[in-house]
Amino acid sequence: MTEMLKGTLEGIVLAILAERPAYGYEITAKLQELGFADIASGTVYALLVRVERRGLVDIEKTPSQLGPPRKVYTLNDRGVAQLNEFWRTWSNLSERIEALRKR
Amino acid sequence: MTEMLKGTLEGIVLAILAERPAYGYEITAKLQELGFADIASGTVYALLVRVERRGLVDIEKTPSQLGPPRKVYTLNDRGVAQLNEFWRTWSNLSERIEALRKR
DNA sequence: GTCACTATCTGGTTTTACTATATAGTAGTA
DNA sequence: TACTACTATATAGTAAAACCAGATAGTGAC
Repeated sequence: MTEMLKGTLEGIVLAILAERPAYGYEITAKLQELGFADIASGTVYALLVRVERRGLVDIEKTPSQLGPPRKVYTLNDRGVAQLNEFWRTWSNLSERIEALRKR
Repeated sequence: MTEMLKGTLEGIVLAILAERPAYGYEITAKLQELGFADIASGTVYALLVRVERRGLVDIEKTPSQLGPPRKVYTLNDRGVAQLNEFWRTWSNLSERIEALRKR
């Protein structure tokens, strides 16, 4: 599945953040729980740096009782717009592939 | 959509070949017709080289009345197996993403 | 003191799509 | 003849995004 995630993983993470703010380690665990194979934590952190640079999320650093401080990511307006765009693109691709399967 | 195709374009092309043998130029036109955005012909030829190297297709060179000879690709047994594997992976990913959308 | 769990980050690699361009055959047309 | 357009394949170099492996660090249990 891993190669197929390219281009969709970002949308998946944004969708997770749309439910509630979260930090990297938490998102990695969530992806696992949702069944998205074994996504390397390094991949998630790199992705978060990218979406931050593009201004799709706001960040707040909060202390943790269990380890180093967490960087909590919150989806902002631009992030919501990007997520909507993702769903449009996904629907489009998904429909065309399903159409192909049914031939 | 283009970034999202990574990892799926190969499966899409294999699915097209499963209907009937085809050559590169034809496949590029077919993708366009099926609505898969503007996929550069160079991308298709590179992909065909890859699937050929992996032994998923058989090749026959046939003359054309309209230009240079065509390289007609036919899906073989290994290609069919790979296509089935693609559909399994796609269904899995697709279902998980739809589940995420419905939350 | 070591191990396990929590937590983030970085460097180098691989895969795959993109752009741009080269090469060539056929046919119409100025 | 030269040009344009369509058919047809191929390749070199670039970019994006996921991978692996490991560094760094804090907390708590044994």
